[in-house]
Amino acid sequence: APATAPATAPATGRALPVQMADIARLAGVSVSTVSRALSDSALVNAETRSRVAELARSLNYSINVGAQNLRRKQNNTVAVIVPYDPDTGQHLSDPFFLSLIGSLADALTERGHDMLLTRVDAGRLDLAAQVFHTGRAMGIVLVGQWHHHDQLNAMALRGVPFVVWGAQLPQQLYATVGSDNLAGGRLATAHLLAQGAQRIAFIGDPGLPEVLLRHQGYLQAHADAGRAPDAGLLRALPFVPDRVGPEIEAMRQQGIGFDAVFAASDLLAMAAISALRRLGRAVPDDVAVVGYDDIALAEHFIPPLTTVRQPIGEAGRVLVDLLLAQLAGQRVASRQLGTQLVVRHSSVR
Amino acid sequence: APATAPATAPATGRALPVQMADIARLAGVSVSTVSRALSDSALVNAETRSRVAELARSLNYSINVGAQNLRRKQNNTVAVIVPYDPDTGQHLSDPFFLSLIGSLADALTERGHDMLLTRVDAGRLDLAAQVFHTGRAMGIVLVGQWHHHDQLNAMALRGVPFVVWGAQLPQQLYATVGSDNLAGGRLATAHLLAQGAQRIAFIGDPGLPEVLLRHQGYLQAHADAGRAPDAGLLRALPFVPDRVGPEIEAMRQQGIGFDAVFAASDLLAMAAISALRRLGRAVPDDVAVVGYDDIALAEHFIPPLTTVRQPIGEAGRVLVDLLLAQLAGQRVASRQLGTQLVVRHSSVR
DNA sequence: TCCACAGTTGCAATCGATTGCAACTTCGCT
DNA sequence: AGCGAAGTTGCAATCGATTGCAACTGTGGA
Repeated sequence: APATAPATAPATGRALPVQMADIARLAGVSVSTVSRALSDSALVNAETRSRVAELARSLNYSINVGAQNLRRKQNNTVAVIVPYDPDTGQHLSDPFFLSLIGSLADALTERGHDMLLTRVDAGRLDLAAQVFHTGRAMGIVLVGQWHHHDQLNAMALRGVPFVVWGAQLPQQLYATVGSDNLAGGRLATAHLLAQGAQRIAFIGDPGLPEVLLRHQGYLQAHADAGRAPDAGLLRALPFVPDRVGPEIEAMRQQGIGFDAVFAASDLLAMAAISALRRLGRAVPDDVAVVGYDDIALAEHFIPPLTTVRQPIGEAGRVLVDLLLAQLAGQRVASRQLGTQLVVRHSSVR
Repeated sequence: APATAPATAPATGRALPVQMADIARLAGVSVSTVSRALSDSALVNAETRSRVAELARSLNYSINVGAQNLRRKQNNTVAVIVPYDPDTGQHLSDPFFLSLIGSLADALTERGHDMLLTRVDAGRLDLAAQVFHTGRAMGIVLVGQWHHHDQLNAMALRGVPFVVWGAQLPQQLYATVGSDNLAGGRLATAHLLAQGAQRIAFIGDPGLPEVLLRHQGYLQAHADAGRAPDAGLLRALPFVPDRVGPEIEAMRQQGIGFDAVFAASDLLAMAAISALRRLGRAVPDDVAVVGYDDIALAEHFIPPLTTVRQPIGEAGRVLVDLLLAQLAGQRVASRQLGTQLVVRHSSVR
């Protein structure tokens, strides 16, 4: 063999990643030309371009996105961040949020973006910005604002591009997308009152902005009907089902009666129906129940669940569109999605 | 002002990203030293190190992960890929798969990895490898193997590190994690037979390896009891609920009677119960029903659903552990997770 | 006094791409 | 023959980090 080193690397181990330099060597051109050819630049001869393209294909070449991003100072990854409550539900399990993630995955895939799914401690929402500052994502979709309006405002001031699934609040420096929680709460409650309900229990934690608005809707509907609900009917529970049964049991022991339930999520509503059933109370005959979300299972539940629909598919698309618009430099306003009462059987006597 | 240009960049627009060079300038050291200081190298003087660290903190510096990965030829992102069937369910919505994604997100977060969520056409599973070849992920977790055993074997041969949630098949060159589908199908069916069921309908698509095994378990249980089920009781349906109602209707019109149902997923089981209810058949009194998965809602369903539990939380952890072991160079074997029949009310007369 | 050596630090190459600019070829036109 | 313009190509700098190696400082021992 001649003194020159072999041009191809020795077949050491497994698949050695092929890169532009390899193609360049084999095609007898420079790396610059390969780069241009693969990006369809008019600066390279048509014949050269197709030769390089052909070679790249036959070598099964794929570009190194990291290097490309570094040089271009770009990035087409969007981070979807789901806060977790360190106290209660450590795990990601609420069907509504999971569906929303699915919807975001679909919307992002459609637009050709990568989706980075991350979880952060809800008490440190500001940490969410890390994923942006470290350059892993171009922007952030935050699923749930929790109690930390202020931290989000701070992030917005620091120029982090993000949108939030949640409630629209006063003095808000960031864009949110959410259903019209006030209207939703009102619709659901008005419906129950129209069905003749006298005492409607409210299950959900009004410490969360979205739930607070739903509860305000609940109060408004009562006011509209010239009524004022008993304060004992408000049962503050987080979005996890396992405390619903005990809570309903507790109400019985406290002698707090009710003939209807408005739950802040379908999961809570289903847990409530299940608990009521166990206590021998029929739904809807003894207790009418309305949920919130309209998850896929709501219509297959028994009895089929009356609920306030949040348009999950649309939610993902709108969140992504808003984020992209913001990244394109536009000033974007918050959006409230239409809210709709889906009357099924759980509330109709 | 003197002729030297100002050291700090003009405050042009928003947050200009601070990088190592900035810290180096302000600290009066070289970039190398900053890099070493921030990675706690013993090569830098303790005083220098803390000075640099302090400066970095006060400037709110975060390292550029892309550049770091490029230089180190590393990456701590794991891609979770969910195939979609271009024919049926375009969207990501089955509660079991969504829960599995949640479980993976938790397991990966625990171990300090980023999670990239991607969808690919189930007909082109080999495209999943792109995310690896482009350097966006160090390895892949594939959720569902579909019909494409062969494509997966090809990927394994090409050295792509991945693990699959699914069934263990003969001649398999890649590692899978899944529940013991054969045993699960057998358990469920044996339970129904023990309850006195005479004709058990099977709902699910045996074209999918996992479902095929569950159906074989169903056949085995029959054989164990000295029976052979009518072929008309096998109803091949994909994992989407909307065709269940029509199918059950069709069975009635075809005069195919049954007194029990074994569905390949809880979602299908719930849809079946709901449809039966609509046709005036009581569950479990007229028809006993068993599902598969044990999703969170199964116990709150009415009647509470008897089902075969797949340990979702464990699934995420095991998938991640297997992938990491493989990345560490170990040869890893497939794992079957324990499967357990959870008897609730939907199957007990 | 001289030297070996440990402790710090910076220079410069490198990771795998992109891109401004200069250089070269070819061609047409005067 | 000479010149400019158009068409191709490569050189080298660059993105933001890491790291081998050389260089420098101060120390103690011979």
